[in-house]
Amino acid sequence: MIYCVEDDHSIRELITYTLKISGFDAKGFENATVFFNALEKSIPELIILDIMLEGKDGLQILKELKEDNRYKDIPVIMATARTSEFDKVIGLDSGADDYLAKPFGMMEMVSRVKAVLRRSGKEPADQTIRYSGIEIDKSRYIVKVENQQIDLTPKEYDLLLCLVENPGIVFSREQLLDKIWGLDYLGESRTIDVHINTLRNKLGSCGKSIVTMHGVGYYLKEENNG
Amino acid sequence: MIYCVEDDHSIRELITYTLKISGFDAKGFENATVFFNALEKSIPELIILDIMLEGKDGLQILKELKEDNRYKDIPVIMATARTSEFDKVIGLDSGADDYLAKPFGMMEMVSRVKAVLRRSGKEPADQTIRYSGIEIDKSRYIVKVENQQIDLTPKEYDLLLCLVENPGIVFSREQLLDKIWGLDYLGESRTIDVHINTLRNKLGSCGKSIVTMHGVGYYLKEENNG
DNA sequence: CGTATTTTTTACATTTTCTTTACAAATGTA
DNA sequence: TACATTTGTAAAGAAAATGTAAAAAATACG
Repeated sequence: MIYCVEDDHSIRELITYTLKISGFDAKGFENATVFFNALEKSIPELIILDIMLEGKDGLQILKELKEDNRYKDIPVIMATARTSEFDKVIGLDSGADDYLAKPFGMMEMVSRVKAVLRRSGKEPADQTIRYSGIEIDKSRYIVKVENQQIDLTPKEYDLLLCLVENPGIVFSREQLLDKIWGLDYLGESRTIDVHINTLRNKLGSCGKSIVTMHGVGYYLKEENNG
Repeated sequence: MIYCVEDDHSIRELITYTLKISGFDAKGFENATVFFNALEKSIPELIILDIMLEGKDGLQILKELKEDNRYKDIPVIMATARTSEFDKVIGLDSGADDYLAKPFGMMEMVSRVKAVLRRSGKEPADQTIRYSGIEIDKSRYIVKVENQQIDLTPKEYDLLLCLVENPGIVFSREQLLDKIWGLDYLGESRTIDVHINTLRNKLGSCGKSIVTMHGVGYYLKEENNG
């Protein structure tokens, strides 16, 4: 979803229409108030901000976005007329990810949107999950236990990831088979036990974080302070 | 789990006690050092930070939290006396999610906590059933009696769940066998009595909520205030 | 194609849970 | 009260679930 803040009705419609044509979800907002209301409810992937707005202007909105932890990571493209104002805006690094100088063509806009999304998607916020001594870097498939890297086989990795991503939640053997082996798998559920066993061994001191719920399945202990 | 950093012992106890009563897990910390140690081990869902602390103060802690990728997404509620300091803190957007002005009521605190959790989308789909002192978290298979966790075996768990999900409804031994053991089970119905007995013992003070209807079966007493 | 690695199965030891049993205690009834 | 019936309870044996090592099968890789 892309949000577009632009007070001119026809430009706003043109932008959202073009974005939708290009395969994006898009929503337009006339002013800062309705925009922030929408933001409360749902976070977009990108924001296109006109600088000249009645009431709160685009730069002010940008500032507030960057000061809010919930919003500061949303990419923003600023749009304004190609005037001295535009040069000034580009000069001060306001935290926007790209700029569009009016009048801009729709093709240019779409390619800038794609570029920004590509860029911001390429360097994703740390894909690392940590849980009581266990650390999983999802983008590198690296698992560390108390800062010591350990080698896991794919199945072991998937199993551990499932448990670490849902600490405290108990998974039955059938659930784990469905989730990791796939719904069509027809093997013994005792396979899980074997993998759990090797995982516990490889996790060393954190091995006891994987807890058996007798008669039900396995889960990751919520805390292991003693 | 909610962490609370507050150097005043009685306030800390009051806050954690109230949170526990309200169905949250809570832990209190006297100072930044012990707090950060705990944080290393396990990430809470929310942090309540007093601003005035001996040693490292709350604002400093908040700053460090927001600078650390592991912690920056944990919602924080700041608490302090309603003084000029408080106004100043609110004035500068320090990245906290909400504020509590001392002296604050416990009801206000709980509702702010709930609001922040709701906003940050961290409120878990609650699979928890509560009934007069008994609390069953179905996704975690955790049973608590007056906020104290107890260990149940699968049959005991199933039995208790059946009673708690249908308070006041009387189940005959045959009904319970059919429901929990399965229609094909051919054992003695006295088995039920034995499990009911161990359940009553494990439930402690709530044990008497399981009532025998002589000649019929068992049921869970509708609200036992007293 | 052969080798190394991973996954699955198997078998047995161990642990935990469940059921039965026997007797004590409580309840209902005439 | 006396009697029959039902329920409470502890303990022992039976059954089921899990832990674990090792062999067999499947898969990946050069």
